[in-house]
Order: sequence, then structure tokens, then C-alpha cells
Amino acid sequence: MNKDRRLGWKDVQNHIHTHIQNCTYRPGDQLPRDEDLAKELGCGRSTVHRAMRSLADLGLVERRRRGGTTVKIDPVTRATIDIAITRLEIEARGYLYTHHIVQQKTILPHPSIAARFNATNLGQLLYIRSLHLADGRPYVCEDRWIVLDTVPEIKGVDLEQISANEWLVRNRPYSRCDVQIYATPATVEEAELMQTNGREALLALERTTWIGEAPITHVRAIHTPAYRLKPRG
Amino acid sequence: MNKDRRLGWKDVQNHIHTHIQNCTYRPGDQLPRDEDLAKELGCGRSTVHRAMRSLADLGLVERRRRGGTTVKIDPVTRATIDIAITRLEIEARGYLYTHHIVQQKTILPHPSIAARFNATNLGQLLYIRSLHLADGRPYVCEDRWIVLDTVPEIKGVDLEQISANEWLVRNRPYSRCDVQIYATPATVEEAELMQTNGREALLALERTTWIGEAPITHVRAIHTPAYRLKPRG
DNA sequence: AAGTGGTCTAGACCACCTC
DNA sequence: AGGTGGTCTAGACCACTTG
Repeated sequence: MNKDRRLGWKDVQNHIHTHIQNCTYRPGDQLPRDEDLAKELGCGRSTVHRAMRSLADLGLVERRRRGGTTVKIDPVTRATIDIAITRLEIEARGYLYTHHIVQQKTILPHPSIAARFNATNLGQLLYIRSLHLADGRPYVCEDRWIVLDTVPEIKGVDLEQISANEWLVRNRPYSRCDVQIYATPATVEEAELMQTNGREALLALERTTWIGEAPITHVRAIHTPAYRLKPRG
Repeated sequence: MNKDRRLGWKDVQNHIHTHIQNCTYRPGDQLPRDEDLAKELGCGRSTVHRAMRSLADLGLVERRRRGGTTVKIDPVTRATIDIAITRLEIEARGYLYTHHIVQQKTILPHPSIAARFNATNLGQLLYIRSLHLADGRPYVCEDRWIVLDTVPEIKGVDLEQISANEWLVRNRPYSRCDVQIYATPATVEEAELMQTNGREALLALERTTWIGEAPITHVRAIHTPAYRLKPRG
């Protein structure tokens, strides 16, 4: 006996998705109008709409008013990366997290850093180089520049107790974040800190954040040679 | 005179988002029930729901039935990467795209490749090493393994005319894609192909795809040393 | 100008989870 | 067990864009 429950939007999504995988609908093809699909499948138009919007979010389908829905001609592979607090990432892998500060000083911004913020007159920055360890082994080496004009309170925080990474995430929401990912050879000092052979290839993850127009922080995180960044599943 | 149009879900989203940035709502805080917000703002519950779901998708907020909506305690930075056909990526940057095949052969899978597919008995693979150039300069070096049992038609395709990358995207939808990103030193041969100094740090982007349970292809794309991967803005 | 998707509403019921 | 978010519907109107 069939449980003939009402059709949900995920059912509709699977229906279309399957047809795309079947090549029943091929890249560039026009899909039926929402309303026709609704009648055909026996559900409301909003249910079809919900399914279609989801497929559009996944990048599988393109929708245009008056133009209808088409299967994307040149589909992209869309991957989503969640960058968590380093402590949580390390603990999620089952390791014991520790961290310590290698260097900390107040400086005026080097032009290359100012350029990242796309700003002049940043004022003084707090620079911190810190090492994050998993079970005592180097995991991430983090260079961070914090704009003191935007985040003056951080001067009173003991950053050996709570990492700058964690303090900022907890206390300073941002409205914009630029991310860049690239490979970089380890400098001599970095190789020493990470306990690797000289000039290994390391994965670098750069982030720059603002709240409104005000720059908050720029950070460059260098990972162990074996590190692999995996989009969420 | 105020145009007092009806409130849209994006208005509601901005309203909440602003309060989160203001620290009116701080990480861990409970947000009002959808229904209360709807009354307060003078719109329908579904409009609030739409806004909240969007914030949840952005990773800013957590929703639980009966538990209500809370501001995420440990927010993650969520970045979305669109991996397009290499030709389109190069053309989007305003360069002339060319590509050529460096090596092509039919082989049995090396265990490390079989492991990527998490399969045994893959049968024969088509291996292709190809170079993709932007204005004649090396841009990406691609090593690709194609499972011939799943994609036999590719044997009849002239892969100098259309790259395997593009042919597959156009002709073989996938249902699952694993992505891994890491840094790797260039081998001697790779350094030669990419016209860089030996053992540079290169960004590698690996993808493995399946349709249903059937493995399609595994590809390892190595980028020029200067390459920076930027999530969509 | 007309046809498509986008959004909003009010009401109903469901599913899940916490209290 | 009860309250929260999740979903569905039918109908209405809007906004965009293309034929």
C-alpha cells in the first residue's frame, strides 16, 4: 500500500534534478512553467517555486521573468567552505588545541597591508604572529593585523588566554569579508615554526573584514603541508 | 512624503542583520518568535520566515523547532567557490584561451586513483595531461582520469578540439562531486610545463565526480604560482 | 503588451524538539 | 505535551523582460 502523502518541495526538486541527471533535460533546455509543473505534479505553484529556487541556488538552473526556467548551459561546480575558529576546527578533528603568541607589536601599516584594506590612514595596527597547535604539533601559523581605531578594546585583552581569532569572532561582527586562497612557499622562519623542511608548499588562507566602511582585521593563515581544504559535505 | 510600501523579506533580513551587526543581538542571544516579529513589523509570518531562512543559510542564525531562533554562538565565515570550465574562467579574465594535450593514454588505475573513487574494479581509464593557456601563457595544468566504463562515448571525441573538461561538463551531469584544495610543490616536469622555477608552490584543486554510484572522472588541476582563488563576491 | 517568475498573505496542518 | 519552526495552498498583485 502506498502512503500517498502530499508532494513536498524536496520531492519536486528531486524530480527535476533527476531529469537533469538523466539528460531528459540537457544544458540549455527550457523547463516547463512553474504553473504547468504544478498542475502536472498535483501541487501548488509555490511548492514548485520553492524547488526551482533551490535548484537555482545550487547553480543548476537559471530563471528569468518572462524568459522562464532553463537548465544552465555552462554549469559550475559550486563548493561552500566554512571557515571556523581555529580552535574549533582542531577540536573537531579530535586533537587537543593550544596556541601561543610568537610576536606581538603595535605598528603602522605596511603599504601592502593598507592595500588589502583598500584604505589609507589606517592609523596604528596591532600585529600578532601566533601559532596554533593540534596535540602539540604545529597546525596553523597566523599573521594578523588589527585596526586599533576600529577595535580599541582589544588592547585590554590577554590574547594568550583567548586567541585574537576567537575574541574577534565573539565580539566583533563584520559586514563584509574578503577571502583569498593560494599556495605559498614557506619562508625560513615559517618553516622553523611549522617544523617542516625549508620552502615547503603551504596553503594560505587570507581574510580581510570590515564593519560598514571601517576596517577590522586582516589575517593570513598558513597551514601545514599536508593540509587539505575540504568544502562542506 | 514616505513611500510606505509593504515590507519585503529582504527588508526584514536587513533589519535583523543590522541588529546582529549592532550587537543588539549578540552571539547566543534568542531572537523573537517569527510570529511576534511579524506582528511587530507589520507583515505576514511567511515573510519573516523567508528572511530568517536566508539568515540561517548564511550561517548567521540557528533555528530549531520549539527552540526558536538564536544568533550563532560560533559563527563561521562562509565562502562559496564557483569552479567554472577553464576556458570560461580564462576568457572571463579577458585572455585568449588555448589548450593542448601533453599526454594521453589508456591505463589501469593506480591504487591512489582508485582510492579517490573509493572503488575497486574501475576497469580501464583514459588518462590525459593537458595544458590550458591564457594568451599563450600556462595557466592550468590538468591531470585527468576518466572511467571508460562509465563514459565510453569519450573514446570517439577529439579532445584537442574540445577539452575533456568542457566535453564532460556539457555531456555528463554528475550527482556528486568531492573537492579538495591544497598546496603542492611543482615536480620537475610540471615546473617545465608551467614555465616556472623548480619546486614552486602551486595551488591544486582536485575534483572527483560520480553519477549515482558510477565513478566518472578524477581531475587534479595545478595553477600558476601567482594564482589566487577568490570566492564569489 | 503580455507572459513569466517573484513575493506577499492568511490560514491550516505537520514535525520536531525542548521544557 | 505543548510550542516552535517548516511546509503547503489558493489567490492576488508586482516586476521584470522578452517577443
